[in-house]
Amino acid sequence: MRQPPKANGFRDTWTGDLRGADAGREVRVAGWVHRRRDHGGLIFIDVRDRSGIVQLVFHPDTSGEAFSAAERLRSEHVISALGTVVEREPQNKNPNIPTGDIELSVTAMETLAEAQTPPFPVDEDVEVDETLRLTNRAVDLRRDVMQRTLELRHAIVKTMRDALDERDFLEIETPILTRSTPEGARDFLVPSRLQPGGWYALPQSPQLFKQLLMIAGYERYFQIARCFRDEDLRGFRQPEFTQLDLEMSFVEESDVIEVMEEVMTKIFALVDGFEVAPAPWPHMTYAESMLKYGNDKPDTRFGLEIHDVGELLRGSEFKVFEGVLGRGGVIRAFNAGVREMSRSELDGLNEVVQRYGAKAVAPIVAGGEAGWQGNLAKFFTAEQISAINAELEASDGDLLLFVADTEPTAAAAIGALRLELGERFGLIPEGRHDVLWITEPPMFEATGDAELPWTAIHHPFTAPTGTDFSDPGALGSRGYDLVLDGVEIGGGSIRIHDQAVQEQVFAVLGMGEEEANRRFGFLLDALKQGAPPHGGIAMGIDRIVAILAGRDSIRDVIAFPKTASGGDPLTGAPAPVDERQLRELFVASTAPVVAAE
RNA sequence: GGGGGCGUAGCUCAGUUGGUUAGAGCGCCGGCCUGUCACGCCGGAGGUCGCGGGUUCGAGUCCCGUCGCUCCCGCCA
Repeated sequence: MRQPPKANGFRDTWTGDLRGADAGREVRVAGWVHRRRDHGGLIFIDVRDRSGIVQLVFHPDTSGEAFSAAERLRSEHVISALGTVVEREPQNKNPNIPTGDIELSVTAMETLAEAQTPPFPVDEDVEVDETLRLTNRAVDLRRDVMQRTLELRHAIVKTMRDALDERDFLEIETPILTRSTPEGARDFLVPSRLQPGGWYALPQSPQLFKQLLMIAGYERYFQIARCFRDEDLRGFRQPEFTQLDLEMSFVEESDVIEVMEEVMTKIFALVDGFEVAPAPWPHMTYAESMLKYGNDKPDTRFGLEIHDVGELLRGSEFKVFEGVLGRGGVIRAFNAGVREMSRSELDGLNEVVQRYGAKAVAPIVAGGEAGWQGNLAKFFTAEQISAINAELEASDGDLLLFVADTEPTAAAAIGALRLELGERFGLIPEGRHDVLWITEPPMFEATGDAELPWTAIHHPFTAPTGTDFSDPGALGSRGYDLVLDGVEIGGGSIRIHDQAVQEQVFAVLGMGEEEANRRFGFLLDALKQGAPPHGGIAMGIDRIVAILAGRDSIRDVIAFPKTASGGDPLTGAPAPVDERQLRELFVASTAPVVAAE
């Protein structure tokens, strides 16, 4: 429960906390004029602060002075009002607001600030253009939905801090100005004035620093860490974002997972009606997720699991499938159930898979004499048809969707197709939330590039599951991701604490000893100085808040976010700087701007 | 870097096959109103149709370019 504000000349109570029990009290409130209802001889003003709304009544008989001042009030003016809390007549009570049993009969009122007509209503009713909201963020953030969202964000972060404090974690800050380690995402760069020609980078994560803290013996570290990545934006991706970053020593996967389940369970409990299965949460291997869901963040709230059906169909007369299989590709399929879809709607599904580079979807309706309806059936043997129907558990009338392509393309395309069907036919049950761990991702992924054939799936500090580096593609890693409702909300791993293994990993990534030392020498050196086994995780706070608040974009859970093009309409950033500022930075640099390409 | 969508009054939107003076609701301004709570009634103001160019007798509408926003692919260790 909120404490009342310290009484002063402006107010002695929040507007939203007054109740029937307060009737008879003389109180002072302050806030913004939410709405004005001027009846000529009687004026109602809804005044709003962060706590909510209360109705003020101005009678000419109670105070002529306050009444005439109220006549001049407009939306969003800032006022302080003194009055008596009065219980409303039964027929005048408003059950729609918490303060609806009472009203404040005003005896004195002061206008603290006038306000221009707001650029958009401070209401929930209309969806306002986002650029307009961002350029007028002070007004936008007054809206109830934004205030409730940022309150939730605060509660989530506080819950994280409290829960980890109870578990003996230390909150330790790491640098924002650090060294560029061009591996993974593009860095934001900051030129140094004191060392012309030198550059800082903003951290993509505190990864290396937290590992040093483990080597230093802090055992359990966490941080609410701002991270920066200079990549293209999405609804769930911002150039700067906030993570709960933590690391633990002398632990295995299950230790980190258990701590995170405890913290996240407390966070889910903050939202009424947000129910997930009790921990421990299910684990699914990366391989299973890629096969059944086509990505590494499966939305398990609905079925339509994908099956690999290439072997069942090998040797058919269908040239498209045979061609793909002949080139080493795969055929993936799922049973979409009975769906009323027109020919053009089915054709429209092609667009979904084509975004991922697949050619087309082959739709087949089960049933009929041949086992499949339509003209594709004639290309397949009766055995093949019945094998597929058995594999996909097809009943008459079920729509079976097939995608054939190279393995990664087919997986991604049919995974997207599955999500499209799930959304289009409303297959996700209302109020259902699924959380699970994705485990055992591969250590490396082939790039197809001859110079640098391998890239790290997670990051190069993740511990491999084996010691045989002869076939990097076969190595697993000790990573784990937490997935909520088809969104990756966190990821971590057990780290390499053996310097020799770390060097082997760098070698696979094409980094020679010299380069590895130049870039990560400080880590390799520290690993020689007594590194405990350690591991950790980073949780995406913006995403967690967005899902718990039911928002589609993390821009709605960040007070001052950037647009999709990385700009801030509020401040106009990024913006040009003075010539003088640039000269100071580049005074000793031979080329302030090096021509690219 | 590539693809899709959007841009008309302060806000949310409509605007037919290219055709008179570009409309609605809300908001705003003025008037009336003593129990409203999305108050009500009456009246009024308010538009470079994102910007630039083109086609046409005529462009909000068609074409080209451009800017902004947004979603998706790539990218995001």
